[in-house]
Amino acid sequence: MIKIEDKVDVFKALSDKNRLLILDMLSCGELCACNIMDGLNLTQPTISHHMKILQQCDLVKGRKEGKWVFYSINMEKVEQLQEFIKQITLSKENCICKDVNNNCN
Amino acid sequence: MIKIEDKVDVFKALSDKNRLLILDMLSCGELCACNIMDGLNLTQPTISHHMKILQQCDLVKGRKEGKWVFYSINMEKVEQLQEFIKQITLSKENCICKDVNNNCN
DNA sequence: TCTATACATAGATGATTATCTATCTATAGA
DNA sequence: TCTATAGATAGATAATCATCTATGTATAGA
Repeated sequence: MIKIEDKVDVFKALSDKNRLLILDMLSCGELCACNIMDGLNLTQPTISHHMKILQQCDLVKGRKEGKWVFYSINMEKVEQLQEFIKQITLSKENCICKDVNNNCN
Repeated sequence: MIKIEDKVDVFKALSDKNRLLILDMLSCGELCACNIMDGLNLTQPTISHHMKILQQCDLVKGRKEGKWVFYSINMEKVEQLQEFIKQITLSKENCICKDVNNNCN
């Protein structure tokens, strides 16, 4: 059962250039926040804020190890997103449009 | 050549529950704004605003016919989006992470 | 136990956004 | 030509957001 609010949160997480760059960085493997900070021209609290948003919608996982937190992409969530985009854009039986009056007057 | 700002705009367009519902409605075929208004509990100017955002990022096409504008999903843009999500999340040669220091200290 | 480092939290600020009401433009039909 | 309808635009407002500085917490090493 799809909760559309959850999908909105995922798209919101992706609606920021810096967060897209962070995902790109993580695509080759896990990185800690300090590595991400090196690649982006942002302060440490701003990076922390972005990582929180990416984690809250489950697109990114965090693994604490000593002082560091290692971040990685949650590919399962990415695949769910791709599936959702397909579902919402391709024609199907149970879509909202069925309840909508299709005749202009 | 991918412009990341354009992708941000597409994700922003998808970051709203009502716009996701509009896409769902359009998935079975084109509809005019008044049909969309019937399906959502929003005023006409608000629908107009959402349609503008969906059109500006090219996710939706508009076709004027007399008094009406018929809207439909631009599937080419949807496929480009799917491709971009793959590109940004899957490991590849030329990603930003290559320029990032990967050793914590 | 002290210090340095990695990261999170709190609070402030300026920008953006979703929505509304009011109004305008364009078109179809009487 | 008048009227009704479809949709766009303008302007206002309350909410959300990205970013910053300041500060707090936890951990590693001397």
